[in-house]
Amino acid sequence: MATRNSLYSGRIDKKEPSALDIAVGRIGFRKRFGINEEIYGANERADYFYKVVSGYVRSYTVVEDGRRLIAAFYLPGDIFGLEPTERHLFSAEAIFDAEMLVINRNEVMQSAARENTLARDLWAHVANELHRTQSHLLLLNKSASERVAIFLLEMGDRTRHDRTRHRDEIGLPMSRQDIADYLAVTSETVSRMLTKLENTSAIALRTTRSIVLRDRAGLEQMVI
Amino acid sequence: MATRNSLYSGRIDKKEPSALDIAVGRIGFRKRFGINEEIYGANERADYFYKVVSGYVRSYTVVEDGRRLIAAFYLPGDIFGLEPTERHLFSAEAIFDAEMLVINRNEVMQSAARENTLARDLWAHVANELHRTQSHLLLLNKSASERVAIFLLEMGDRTRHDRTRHRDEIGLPMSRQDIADYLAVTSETVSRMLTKLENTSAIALRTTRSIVLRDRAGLEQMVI
DNA sequence: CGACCATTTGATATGGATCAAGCGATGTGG
DNA sequence: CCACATCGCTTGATCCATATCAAATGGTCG
Repeated sequence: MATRNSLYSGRIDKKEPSALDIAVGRIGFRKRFGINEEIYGANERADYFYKVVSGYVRSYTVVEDGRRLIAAFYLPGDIFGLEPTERHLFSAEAIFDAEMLVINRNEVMQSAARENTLARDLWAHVANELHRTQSHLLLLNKSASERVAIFLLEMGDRTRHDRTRHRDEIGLPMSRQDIADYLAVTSETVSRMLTKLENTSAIALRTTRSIVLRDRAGLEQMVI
Repeated sequence: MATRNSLYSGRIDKKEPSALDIAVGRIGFRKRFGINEEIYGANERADYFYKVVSGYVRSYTVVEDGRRLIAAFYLPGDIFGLEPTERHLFSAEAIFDAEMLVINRNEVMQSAARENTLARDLWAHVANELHRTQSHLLLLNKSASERVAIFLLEMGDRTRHDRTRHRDEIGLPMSRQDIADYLAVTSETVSRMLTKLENTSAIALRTTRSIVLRDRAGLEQMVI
């Protein structure tokens, strides 16, 4: 009953490289993608999956009426596109110039048949994706200001490790429109909610792409 | 690019029982649940999972502000609660008196370590849950009337096999409020959209719990 | 039959979308 | 190095879909 699944941090504390990380490092080869370049398209065969070396990725689908829904952002270190289905459900693009490790799925699956820890890691990865998607579902049940607050906290958590100095300053690699399509609101609404949060001193907008969480507790309060 | 993931049928055509079905039949024991009885709660250890023998199940979470989000309905034959995570994320209740097969997860996992087809089935099951959840995400990006239409088509598909006579008459086991919490709208809105669909002759409301899809093509049109 | 709860229908309120204009940052060519 | 064009972001005004509040109707079970 005491539901505790409101926020998705997206980062499982990893002390040491997992069997999946090792397999990916062994099997994968590097490939660069330019800004807005497609990594794979929806409905393509999911023969390969990816690990972000540098840059950022958005996974999305364009609905029939033209609207776009971003299902996830992937940050350096994240693995994505590892679908248990035959084909990719979503498309993926580089948000900026980015570098990926490209991994052949079958190779990994064959290794997993022999290596139990790897099989367990694959299972855990899908579990994680499922968890992420379920959190996204909960997000879409909230008001616009809550969605923005949740998004900021999520990004803060996921980028915490590469911030040594100011732990509450987060760099947003994506545009307002990207954020809007992730939160299923308009970019105008994202803007308004950000200024509203700034007016209540919950955050500070250093530049458009750099935001300081001034009152993390207050933000967490509003998403409960 | 040609995104084809708008609708989720929830039913993989199964010619013969899968390895998972067989394992479940071997390991599981039967248990009855009364109306609205909790099968498991969010945050409980996910040591067991379930297969619906008869009756219907809702999987849901209650958000902090009291609203409820139903993540899925499970029908006879469906397996649910097989989380790759340590603990259940959602709660599950019987919608009516229902009978379940209760399966010990570890037992199945151990079998899967020896039996490749079973391991593949487990993987496929999680894939299916992920797919279902992603479809639900897309659903929440639509207008209220589209959501209702999608829901009706989905229920029509999922119950097709146990309708011999009128293939377009569907029995809804759940209340309007349940439907509303699944579609993330109010029950009033569900009512209104149903009467709207009836007025346009897309459906007929035989009774509140029995709906006839009179113009399936028209419904599919409006959800594209 | 009567009580109770679910459902439908109606009236009003409101959060966010839409339409539109201003502003700011970034880059380009003179 | 500056004028200017461009694109993304913010702010403002209005509109609309759905929520909310409220009442009427219907269905179910004692």
